[in-house]
Amino acid sequence: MRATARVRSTLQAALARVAAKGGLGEANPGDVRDFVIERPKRAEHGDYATNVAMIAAKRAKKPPRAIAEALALELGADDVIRSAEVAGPGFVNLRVQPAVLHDELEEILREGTSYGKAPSATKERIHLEFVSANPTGPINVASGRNAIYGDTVGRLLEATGNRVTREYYINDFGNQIRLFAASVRAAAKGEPIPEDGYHGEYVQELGTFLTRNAPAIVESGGEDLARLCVTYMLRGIPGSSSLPGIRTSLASIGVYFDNWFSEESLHRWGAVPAALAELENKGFLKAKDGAVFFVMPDKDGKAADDKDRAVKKSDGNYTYFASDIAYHADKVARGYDRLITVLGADHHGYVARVRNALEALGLPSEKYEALLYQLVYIFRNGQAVKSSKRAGNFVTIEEVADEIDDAAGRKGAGSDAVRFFFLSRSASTNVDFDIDLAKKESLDNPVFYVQYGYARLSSILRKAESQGFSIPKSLSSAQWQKLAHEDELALSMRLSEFPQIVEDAAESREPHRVVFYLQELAREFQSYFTRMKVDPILPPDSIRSAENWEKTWDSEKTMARLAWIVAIRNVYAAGLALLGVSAPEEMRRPSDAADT
RNA sequence: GCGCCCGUAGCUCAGCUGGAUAGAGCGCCGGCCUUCUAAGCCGGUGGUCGACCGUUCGAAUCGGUCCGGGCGUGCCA
Repeated sequence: MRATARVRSTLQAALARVAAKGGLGEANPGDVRDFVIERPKRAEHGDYATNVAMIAAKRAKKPPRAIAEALALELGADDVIRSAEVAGPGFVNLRVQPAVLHDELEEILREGTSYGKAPSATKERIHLEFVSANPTGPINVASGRNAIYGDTVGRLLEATGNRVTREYYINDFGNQIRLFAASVRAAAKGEPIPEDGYHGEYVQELGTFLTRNAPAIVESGGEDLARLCVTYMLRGIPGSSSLPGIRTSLASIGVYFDNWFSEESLHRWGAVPAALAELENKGFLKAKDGAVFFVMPDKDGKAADDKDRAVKKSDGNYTYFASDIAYHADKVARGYDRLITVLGADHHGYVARVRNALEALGLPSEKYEALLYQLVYIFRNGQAVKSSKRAGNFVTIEEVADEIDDAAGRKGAGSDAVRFFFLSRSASTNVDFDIDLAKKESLDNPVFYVQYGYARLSSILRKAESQGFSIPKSLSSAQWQKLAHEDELALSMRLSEFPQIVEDAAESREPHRVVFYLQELAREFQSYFTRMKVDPILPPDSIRSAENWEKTWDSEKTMARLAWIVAIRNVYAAGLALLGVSAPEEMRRPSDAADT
C-alpha cells in the first residue's frame, strides 16, 4: 500500500533519530520489529496508529509513553505526516498530509480496476479443486456454498499474482453412479425405482429423454448408460428447467472450470492400480478379511490417522479413497506448486487420509491444502429440511436465484444476492438457509446496498457528462488540493486500505473480508453523499439556470471531486469483481420500476 | 470416548497473528425527499463477548477446565 509504505518509512526514520538521541536506551531501532501501523477504529485517533513505542519499551527499558513522546516530537510535521500525538498507554496517533492521499487517488486512477491486484501471475501455480458434487443430481444450495467460496478464493488468488487452474472432479465411477443409472433406467421403463435409488423428478425426465434419444443404450444399461447419464447431468437437457445441467447451473452463479476431471478415467488408464502398487511396494498396504487397507503411517512417533483405511473392498471393487489417492498423485505429477481442495466440513476426516497417502507415496504432501467450510442447513418456514439427492428432496441454487431475480426485477440479481450471502460468512461458520426467508427478505440483501452505491457513483458521472464536464483521468497535485473536505479525505483513506484487504483475504482464504470492506466503503460513501447535498458535487439546475453561473461555480472543485468519484467507483468495481458480483450502472427500487 | 468447527445485541453475523469507549445488517422507536437515485441519510434502543481459572501493563482475542450446538469417527461417496 503506497500510503502505508510512506508512513512506515517515515516512522522508521523518526525512530532512528530518536535512537540517535539516546531515546531508545540500549536498543537499536532495527531491533524494534513486529510493531503495527493500523487504521484505528475511532476516527479521532487519527489516520494511523502505531504501537511501536510499546513494542520498543521492553528492549529500551523505558516507559512506553516516554518513547512515544520522543517519537511524536521527531515526527513533527513533514510532507507525509501532518500531526503525531501520544495517546493511551503509548500509542502514537498519526494524521497524514492530504497530498499523501491525493497521490494514492492518482494511483487508483492510473491503475483503474487493477488497483489492489498484483501486476502479474508470478507467485504460484495453483490447482484449485472445488464443487466436485456427485453428478447424480442438480447443484443444490449446499454445493452452491462450495462453488461460491471456491470460486472466490480462486479470484482472490489470481488477483494476488497466482495462476489458478479450476477443476471439477467428476465422481463418475462406482456405486452411486451405477445406482443412479439403474434408477434412470427403471424410470425410463416405468419400473419401480430401487429402494436405495434416486427418486427426484429429474430422474424420470432424464429417463424419458434418454429413451427418446438413445433407446438401445437405455435398454442395455451398464457402463454406457452410466456415462450417458453423467454427460447429461453435466450438460443438461435442452430446454428443461428441472435439468439445466450442472455446468449451466454453476455458470448461472458465475462459476466456471478449466478442467472437468473424470474419476472413471483414472481407472480406465490404470492410474488407480498403479498408485496402489506403489503403496504396496513401499509397504503401506495390508490385506484383511479379503479387503485391502492403507496402513496409516507414523508421524513424529504417533499414528497419523485413527485407523487404517480401506482402498479395496472384499467384493474386489476399489473404494473412493483409492481413486482419490491416484487423483492427488496425478495432480502432483501435473506440476503445481499448490493443490487446494474445497471441502464441506463433513469431509474433514479425509484431509489427513489424503495427506498421509501423498506422504507414503513420497510426494510433497505440504503442497496439499484443504479449505473446509461448515455445512449449510436448509430450512423452510423455520422447519429443517433434510437435503437428500437420493430422496430427490433438495433446493437447487437456481431455484433460489430465480426467485430473487423476480423480486428484484433484474436478471443476475439472484446470483449476486446468493454469492454475497454466502461470502459474507466466514467458512468456519455454519449457515442456516431458510428458503422462504431468503425469498421474502431477498431485497434486504446487503449486496443491493453496495450495488446501489455503485449505481449512484455511476449516475453522478453520467450527470456530470451531460452537464458538459469531462471526467478527469488524472489531476495535478494543485488540482487535487481542491479535494480537502474531511469526509472526502477519510473516504480516500479507506480506499487506500483496499490492496491490503485483498492481500489479507487471499492469504487467509477469507473472501468475507472483502465483503465487509465493501459494505463499510458503501456506508461511508452513502453517508457522505446524503449529507453533502448542501454542497453538491455538480451544480444543481437552480444555479445553472442563472446567467454566467460558471463564474461563481467552483469548477475546479467539481473536477477534483469527479476524479475522486472515479477512484471510489474503481475500488467498488474491483471489489465486486473479486466477489463475482455485478456492478450495475443503474438501479431503481423494484416497486418504482413497477409504477412506470 | 477421540478429532475438527462454532458459542459476541431480540435475530443473522464481523472483530480472534492481544491494545484505546466491543461493531454492522435486520428488527424496534423518532426524524429527513422543490437541487447529483429515499434500494438512501440522521438520531435512538439493544451486549455480565457461554462459564470459571490462568498468562499479561492490557484478554472477545492466548492457554487450561467445564457447559451447550454442529460435523466426523463406513469394506458409502
